[in-house]
Amino acid sequence: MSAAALNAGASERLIEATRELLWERGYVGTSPKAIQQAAGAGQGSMYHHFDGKQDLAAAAIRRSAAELRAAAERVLGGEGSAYARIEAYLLRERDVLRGCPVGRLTMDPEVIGDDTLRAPVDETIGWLRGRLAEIVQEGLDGGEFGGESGGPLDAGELAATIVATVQGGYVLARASGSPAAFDTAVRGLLALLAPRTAR
Amino acid sequence: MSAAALNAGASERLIEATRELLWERGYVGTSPKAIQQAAGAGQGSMYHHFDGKQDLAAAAIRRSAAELRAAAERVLGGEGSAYARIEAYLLRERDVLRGCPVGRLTMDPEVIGDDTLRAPVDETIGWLRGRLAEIVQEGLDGGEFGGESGGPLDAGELAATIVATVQGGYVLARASGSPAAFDTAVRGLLALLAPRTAR
DNA sequence: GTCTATAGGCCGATAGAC
DNA sequence: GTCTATCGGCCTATAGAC
Repeated sequence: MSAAALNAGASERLIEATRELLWERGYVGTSPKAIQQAAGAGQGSMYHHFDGKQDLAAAAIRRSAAELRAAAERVLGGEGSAYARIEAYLLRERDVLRGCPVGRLTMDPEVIGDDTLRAPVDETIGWLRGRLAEIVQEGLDGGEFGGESGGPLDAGELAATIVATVQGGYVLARASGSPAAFDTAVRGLLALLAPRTAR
Repeated sequence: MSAAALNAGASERLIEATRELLWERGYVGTSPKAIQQAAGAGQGSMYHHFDGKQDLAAAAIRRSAAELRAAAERVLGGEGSAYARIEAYLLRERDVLRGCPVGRLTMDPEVIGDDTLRAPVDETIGWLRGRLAEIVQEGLDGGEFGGESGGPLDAGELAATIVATVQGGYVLARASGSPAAFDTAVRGLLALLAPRTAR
């Protein structure tokens, strides 16, 4: 838990503890009891502040979604060419072996089966795809990506490929037990995207 | 469960039921009781054939791994150019919204934390990356992928990108609730890989 | 707000009869 | 091989005192 959360109110500590457990173990693998212990809060406290596990998880997921979005925008909204910003996004520091706190939840049947829990996940991934598509389109307009060969590149498609490579990179890394696999996949994508002049 | 499994012995039915439950709910979300009910087998039967949940899961994972490998090889070992075979692999029919029965397990902390359970997952993804790298190398040698521009494309990196796009494509699809997102990511990758002559 | 007590049911496993 | 009985413990709440 963050240093701030340790001195915060019980509600705040419960949300932070839930965020971490959801990230590590998913919704199915996270019990109220485990949350309470991690948050240093009793059962009564948890059920006073939240309606139950689902309600607390919804609050935690919404916060993780907002945080992912803010972190991505810090990089994507920066300076430089479209390629440079996408490169910065792909190469930004990540706790690779932990995976994506939002994407991870898509493998959980009880998240995907519950509209309240799935909505923030869907919106976050959707926003990221859209934001990347804008930037890719800038690059295409400026002839950055294969413009020289006049290929049929589509901004929405490339944005989906970028997000998928990141999400799948986590899978490769966790399978092998090493962050290197994530980096390898990202380097492959960057090589394909690299401005023709750089090849 | 498959039609064959329904008429098979209890051991066989238990493995098949476990495979399906692991695919849908992961290791943490799958209980012996649920397996027994799905397999139509009692507790005594399950504990007679297997040492417990972990042992049964190991058998199920090994089988899913072998099956994934065989399915991939059927496409990758086919006819055609390197690009054509990779395209066939990416476009092959998949139950997209179910995700990957092997890759899915990487998000499960109890699978990743157990060498017996993780090994077949790691080996399968590793094999797939290697197999794809061989084919990509063929394509690079034949000037199929951007060879014309003499870029620094690496077969191992591109293979990782291909596997990551597939694994991440499942995440996008499940987040949005539609297989279309998977196809979009794949089309983006294929456009980047497309022989220069085709652009 | 937080505590303790209580609830009915499932968890993963073991024992022993048949 | 499969069955039923039993186990201690956790699951997700709910109730009511403080």
